[in-house]
Amino acid sequence: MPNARTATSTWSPQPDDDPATACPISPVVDLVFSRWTTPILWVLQAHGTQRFVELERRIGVTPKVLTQRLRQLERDGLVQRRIYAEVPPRVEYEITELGSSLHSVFAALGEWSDAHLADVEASRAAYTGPLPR
Amino acid sequence: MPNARTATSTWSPQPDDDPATACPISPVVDLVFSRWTTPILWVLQAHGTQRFVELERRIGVTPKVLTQRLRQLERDGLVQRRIYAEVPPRVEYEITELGSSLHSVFAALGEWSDAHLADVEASRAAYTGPLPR
DNA sequence: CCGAATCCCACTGGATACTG
DNA sequence: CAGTATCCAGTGGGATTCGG
Repeated sequence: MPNARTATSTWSPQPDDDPATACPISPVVDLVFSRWTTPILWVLQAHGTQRFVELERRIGVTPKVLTQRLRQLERDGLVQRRIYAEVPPRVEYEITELGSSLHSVFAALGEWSDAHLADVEASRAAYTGPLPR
Repeated sequence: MPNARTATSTWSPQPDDDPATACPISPVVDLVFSRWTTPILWVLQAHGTQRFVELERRIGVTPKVLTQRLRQLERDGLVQRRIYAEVPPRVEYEITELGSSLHSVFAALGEWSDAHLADVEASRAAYTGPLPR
C-alpha cells in the first residue's frame, strides 16, 4: 500500500475525496493493530524477552499464526529475533526500540479504556435497535 | 474468544498467565480498530456529519459492510444516527462526544506515524528473510 | 524445543441486484 | 437515497503432522 501522503502532513481535518487517503492513519493501523500483533507487542513490552513457546502460551495462539505474525513484526522492525545454536534449540524474541516507541500509543489507548470503556458497555446494554449479523 | 477460564480457577497463584488478560487493551482494540471503523470515525471527525452515500464514497466501502459497521458503532455509542422522514429519505451520521474522545488516541497514532513510519518502511526494504504468506 | 507444511473450515467482506 | 438480499472468493486461523 503506497502512502500518498508525504511531507506536508498536517493531522488536521483537510478535505480529501480520495478513499485511499481519506484516513491517513490507516497504514499505521494495519501495521500495529493487525490480528495478534497488539498482544504480542504488549507481552514483549511487559515481560521482556520471550521464547516462542512462552508467547504461544501467554497469548493463546497457534504456532502457525504466531510464526506469521512474528515474521511480519520482524520484517517491520518492531521485533528482534535471536537464534541460539544450542541443543535443544532456543529462539528468543525481543521488542526493538522502534517497537517500544509505540508505548505512547498503547498508553493513550489504555487511558481511554479506563475512562470510557464503561460508557461503551452501557451504550451496548441500552441499545435496542436491529443487530445485523 | 472461547477462553476456558471457568471462574472456578480458585487456587492458581499465576500472576497473569491467562491469555484473556495478557493484553488488557484488546477490548478497546477490537472496538476501535475493527475493519473500517477507523476510517469511518476519522471521516466523521474530520468532515462532520455525513450522509450514508457520502461515507460510502469517501471511504470506498460497499453499502452492506458500511451498514454493518455503522450499526456496530451506533450500538457502542460512538456514532449517532439520525433519520429524517423526507422524500427522498435522508439519514445522517454524526460522531458522538464519546466517539470524539478518541481523538487523543488518533493523535498519538498520527504522531507516531510521522516520527517512525519511515523507519518501518526502511526495515521492510532491508528485510531479506523468508516471507510467509 | 522451534517451527514448517498441509488440510480444512468459518467467517469477512466484496460484487451485484433489488426494494421502499 | 438508504439500505437489504444473495452469492461467492479470499483469507484468517484451528488441528494435525513432520522435520531440524
